[in-house]
Amino acid sequence: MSKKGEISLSVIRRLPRYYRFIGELIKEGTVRISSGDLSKKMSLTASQIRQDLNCFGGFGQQGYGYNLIELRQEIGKILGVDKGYKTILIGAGNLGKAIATHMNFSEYGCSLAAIFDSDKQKVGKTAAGITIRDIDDIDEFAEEHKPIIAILCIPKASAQEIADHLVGLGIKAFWNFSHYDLRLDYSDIIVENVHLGDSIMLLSYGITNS
Amino acid sequence: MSKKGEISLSVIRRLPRYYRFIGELIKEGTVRISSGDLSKKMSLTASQIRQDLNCFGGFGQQGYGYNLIELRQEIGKILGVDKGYKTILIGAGNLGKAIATHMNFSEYGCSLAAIFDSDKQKVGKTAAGITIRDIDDIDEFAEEHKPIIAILCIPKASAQEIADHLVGLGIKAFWNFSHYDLRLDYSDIIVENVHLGDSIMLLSYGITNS
DNA sequence: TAGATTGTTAATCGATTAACAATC
DNA sequence: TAGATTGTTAATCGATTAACAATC
Repeated sequence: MSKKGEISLSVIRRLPRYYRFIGELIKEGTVRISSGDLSKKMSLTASQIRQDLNCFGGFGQQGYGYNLIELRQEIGKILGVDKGYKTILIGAGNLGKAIATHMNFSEYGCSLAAIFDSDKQKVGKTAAGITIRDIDDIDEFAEEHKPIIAILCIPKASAQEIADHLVGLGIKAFWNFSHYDLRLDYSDIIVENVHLGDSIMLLSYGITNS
Repeated sequence: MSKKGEISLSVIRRLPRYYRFIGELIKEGTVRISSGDLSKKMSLTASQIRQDLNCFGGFGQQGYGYNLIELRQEIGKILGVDKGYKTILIGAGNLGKAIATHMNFSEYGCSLAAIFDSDKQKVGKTAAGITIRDIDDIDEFAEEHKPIIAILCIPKASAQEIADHLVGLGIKAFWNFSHYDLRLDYSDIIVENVHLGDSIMLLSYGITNS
């Protein structure tokens, strides 16, 4: 399970997309698919699909293709979608609240356990049916509940400091929406920086240079 | 400006990040930087930085490095951050409202001109100081104001249909948050699919496989 | 069995890194 | 001028694609 560096990041980043497409095919009632047909649906090459899936084992069958239910289960297992990792959200501003309500965490291997904010005005109110807690109570909460994922919806200025503190409390992974490139020196911490600004700029680039 | 296929997508996708880091350095009062120093800040190689920037022209000076103000201006121009492309947002749910309020559009080359929703309950209310309009009025609006970017914060089911309609109205670029891989056959349309679910799953993958 | 399609190896392509001559 | 650092070419590395033997 943990032979390091074996599977390239490029492959890993494609897994959720496979998982999505396969899920949709199942919903449509499809039972099996060949790499060729899937490649057309996903705008990939059949070769790449076979290569990617074979990183994790031989999920297909010659002459038949891939059984979708089975394949979804396998990819789901690899992604850990059934783990329900305890997750906390820091920062109950517009974006934080939207993430809390909009995301169906259980689909993605997570479970939203608490929301924190430093603004005393917000503390006690709810978002996504969860009471917003005072950030000052986070140590106590962490000790009791041992969350391992933190979603950061906080300003750039405080991101690194809070992240460092959270690592001390046992957080193992960050989903970072702060306008800051979170870099943690602790080598075993997982960081996914989401830069929405970078993303929308690509549109303006595309229009400008076309 | 439009010699097609010249600059690789990998380079383009790094541009906003350069732009961000350079902006921060300027804020800190830094005047110039060498590719070597910038590479340390950004966790890249100096070689890559020089290669990337040289795709667009010689912005540096031997023996000196890069003038940050100048470099920021050049990259900004390439990204089109000063264009203020007229943008509409479709879907005033949690996420749509958060995007509207949270994003500083003018920083990213866009200007949020209108918000639409199909829910008559929402029509007339405001988000980010902008009145939510009835989606049925979109043709009229488009004819008058000619927006060219659309942000889709709508359910998967209606995404493709609405996108097709919007292309008919002159939309040239989509920032798509719907749980759907928008594929447009019109070759000159720009699409940036943002799959937050895919992103958070990478955390659960990382924890599971470490 | 014959046909289909995988798993896997080999070939190609592109992106990153290294090296260094040009030059400020 | 000497030192620093770019712009750019060449070398390396990794990822994608093609090909085909294995096999259901």
